[in-house]
Amino acid sequence: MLRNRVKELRARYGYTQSELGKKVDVTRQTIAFIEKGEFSPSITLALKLAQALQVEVGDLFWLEEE
Amino acid sequence: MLRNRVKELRARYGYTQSELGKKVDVTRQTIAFIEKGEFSPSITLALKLAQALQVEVGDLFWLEEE
DNA sequence: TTAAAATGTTAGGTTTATATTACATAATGT
DNA sequence: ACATTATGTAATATAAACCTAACATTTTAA
Repeated sequence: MLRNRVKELRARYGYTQSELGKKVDVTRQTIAFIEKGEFSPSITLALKLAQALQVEVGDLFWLEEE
Repeated sequence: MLRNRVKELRARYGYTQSELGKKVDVTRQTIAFIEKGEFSPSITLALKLAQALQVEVGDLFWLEEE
């Protein structure tokens, strides 16, 4: 199962979903879906998010058992 | 632009495209497409590939200018 | 306390990842 | 040389990512 820390890190930077979406070229709905864990974004988007949130991709998204 | 080292690392381990595909649950064609850089896989698949090739996901896929 | 901004969520549409099947060529082993 | 295995590549199909638009609710700020 795919897990992520997008919501937590976005909050840490005080970004809104719209702001973060703008930084990585997706809509705020896409950010919302990712935060809810509703789908697995492309590695391209994951890399952009990691860059925007200043963390390694592997620390932003990871696979868990179950 | 998205770049990756899948082909290089797969060769290092002596895996065929089919073998690697089996390890990460995709077909050999999907591996071939990724090696050719024809599309951006999901972060889930990217994480599985990184695990199979024993490298950090950020060292397997990265964004370059242009 | 009211307006604005942010978030939750849903529906329908487009694009892209991935599967399946297939055939051709290249490489490997006997 | 022949058979097998690996790779390149293409067509069509399906599933999933992502978009646009919309409306409701929650949070923030004046």
